[in-house]
Amino acid sequence: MSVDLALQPKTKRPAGEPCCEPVVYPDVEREKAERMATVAKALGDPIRLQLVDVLRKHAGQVCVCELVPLFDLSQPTVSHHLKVLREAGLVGSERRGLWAYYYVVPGALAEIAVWLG
Amino acid sequence: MSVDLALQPKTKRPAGEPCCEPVVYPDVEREKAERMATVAKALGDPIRLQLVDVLRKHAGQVCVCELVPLFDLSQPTVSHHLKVLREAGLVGSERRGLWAYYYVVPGALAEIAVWLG
DNA sequence: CCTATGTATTGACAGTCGTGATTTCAATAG
DNA sequence: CTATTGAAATCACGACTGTCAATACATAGG
Repeated sequence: MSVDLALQPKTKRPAGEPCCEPVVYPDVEREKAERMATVAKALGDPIRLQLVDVLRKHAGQVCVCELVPLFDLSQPTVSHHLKVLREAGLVGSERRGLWAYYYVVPGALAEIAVWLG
Repeated sequence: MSVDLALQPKTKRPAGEPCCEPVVYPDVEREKAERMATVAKALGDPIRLQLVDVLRKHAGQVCVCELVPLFDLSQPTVSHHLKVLREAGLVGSERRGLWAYYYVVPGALAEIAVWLG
């Protein structure tokens, strides 16, 4: 796995001088990076990623009691993962009687999807 | 923030019976979910996400000594983040003399990008 | 009211993560 | 060779994560 490198030949620096010219770095990226990292972090668990996958395919149609048996995890653990997704802004929930229905927040994945693509 | 829900009316289950019909779940998703979660997890830190961003824009052109001053972090910490990215398969490195040049592995982001998009 | 059911929260625990100080390795210049 | 520089590894430590058991909360039925 090789990539074409356009390498400037470099020599040992003369002791005391900075190693290299600092790459210009747009500070405006920071907030965006933090937002996207929050989303990525929430997706950084296979369970949560599968939860999002299921919710995207069955938005508002599956209650938590249907999600639990999919993962061989306890109900509190699934509830915890849903909470993590909710706090990251990826999902929302509606309650209908005893049951809670989750859905992926529209557009929540858009920014990072664009950046990745 | 509301989503159109197609809810089947549900009634309290008759005690002893399973809550709901289990949603069919393709087991083939599991490995894919784990691969994508690994990538997402590696991107789940603002520093690493920005590292990837810089490397995508300057592949093979920036040495580690140029990356360090961008983040107000110690050199070992930046090196650590690069190692995390390397172990997740997101980046590779080439060494030219004293300097190490990193690049984003082509295609490493493709799978999750497609899934997100 | 009381009871049962679905969901959320709390407490506890082992494991992992992000960071820096220090050390070690690698490679160049003299 | 020695000295110096860039990069990686090691060690340590506080903070956070994923999990479950137990508990609490919310709602519906009787």
